[in-house]
Amino acid sequence: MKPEKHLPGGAIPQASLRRLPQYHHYLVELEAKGVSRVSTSLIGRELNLVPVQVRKDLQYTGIVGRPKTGYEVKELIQTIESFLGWNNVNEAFLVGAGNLGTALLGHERFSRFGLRIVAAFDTDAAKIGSWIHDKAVLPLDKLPELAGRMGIHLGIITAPAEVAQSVADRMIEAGIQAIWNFAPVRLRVPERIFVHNEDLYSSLASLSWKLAARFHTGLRHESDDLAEPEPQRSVQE
Amino acid sequence: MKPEKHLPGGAIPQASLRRLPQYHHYLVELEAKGVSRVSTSLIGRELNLVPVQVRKDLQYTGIVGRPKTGYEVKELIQTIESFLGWNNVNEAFLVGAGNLGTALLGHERFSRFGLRIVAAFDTDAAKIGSWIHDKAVLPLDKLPELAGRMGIHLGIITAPAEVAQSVADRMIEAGIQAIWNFAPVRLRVPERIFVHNEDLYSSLASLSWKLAARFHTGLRHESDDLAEPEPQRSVQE
DNA sequence: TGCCTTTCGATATATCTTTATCGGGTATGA
DNA sequence: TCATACCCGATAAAGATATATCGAAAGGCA
Repeated sequence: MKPEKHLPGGAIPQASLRRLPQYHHYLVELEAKGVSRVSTSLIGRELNLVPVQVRKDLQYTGIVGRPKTGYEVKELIQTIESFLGWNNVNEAFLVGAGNLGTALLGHERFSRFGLRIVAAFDTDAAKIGSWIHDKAVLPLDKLPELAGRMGIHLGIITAPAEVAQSVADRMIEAGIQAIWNFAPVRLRVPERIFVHNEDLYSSLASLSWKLAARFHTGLRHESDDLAEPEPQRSVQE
Repeated sequence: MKPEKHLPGGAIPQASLRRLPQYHHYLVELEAKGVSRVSTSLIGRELNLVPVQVRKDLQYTGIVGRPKTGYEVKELIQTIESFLGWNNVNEAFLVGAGNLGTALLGHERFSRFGLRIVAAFDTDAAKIGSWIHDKAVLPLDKLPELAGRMGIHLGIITAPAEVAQSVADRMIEAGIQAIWNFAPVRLRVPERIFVHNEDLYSSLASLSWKLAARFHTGLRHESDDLAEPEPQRSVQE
């Protein structure tokens, strides 16, 4: 309970947190194939990561492996799921029933990872009252009352950038504790609120910068003209 | 392989690259308000970052500011845009005309950031031949030929995880150099191909882990019971 | 059984990213 | 004109993350 250097129960680099679902995905594939044990070298080969890093990430979940054999696939899947909280359902409200909002509302597979979008909200009278993928589109004004009554603690913002902040404010008033923000704005929220930004423009920046750099430098690359020492390791993030 | 300390022409931390669009967004707002100069302290206050960091990020673009006044807003916007390659258009093919694909096809604002999705591809006969947001949905088999002829070098994958790898393979055969991957799979591609993964499940992991941790520890937080020394700085990434 | 190889776990090192500090320039206002 | 506060740029320190190394344990095989 006292925050040590490495929090016993609860500190993990963001980067590791991002990789865990990738391990999970691969492990589920393995399980489907009937594989019962897996080593970090195998996972690493599949995901283009060095075994040490995989091992380190897995250690954060608290699982222990055995020399020579590695980890039990089933147990590892379970451990990751419970570590990520995918066992308990998080109910969420989504605000902004545009294109992106509609896509998320229709994403069935979220339910397998503990996320259930309960309803959508919008201010567009044309949308209010309609149903999108079996979820009702309600007037935004109703959000505070409903969130309180239903005990919703997760909000998803797919509204335009201009209104994202005000949407967030309302969510927080309504008692929402975490926000998944798809609007290209850095929300200003109190300390206790957790915000995860899904900024597509940031991603776009990586891509276009890379493409631009490629052309400017005439396809030049640090390692292009060297005999590559490591195997096939592609640039990803 | 002796990369210099700071790569002369073209190295920038991913994190900085992610922040640049956020600066850009804020700067455009400022310009609209008629503000002509801006300091890193101002930007930092707005985006919850320390001025030093903003300054460092901006330095990667090569812009120079002036003491006391800061930077010219117009010039800074221009510099960021050109640094990110948002001045030249990148034409892209999108594969997977599902919910998410549809959303991206309808995202008009991409064009303001140098991205133009030219056409969509799918294998679903019901979708082929239709038009989504004024973009034709074509059979996937046509992709290689068209990509070559039109000189497309960017591919967007919004197809299901199961087929993502094979889609990527086809794209690469077709001469595509960069891939924006929305499927929850780590693609295996040759070294020269740049892949940017937009893994929603990874984001979900951050969120659900955070929510789960919050409940497990009884809402406890490092700084909840301390007088906060710094202003309002929320947990974001 | 005994040797060899694989793999984990822990520790140490290297690299990358963020934050702090300092010096100097420049607008502002007396 | 001069003092002052502000802000940039550069360098240094701190912090976080990724990689390398080593010993020990466990299965495979002669």
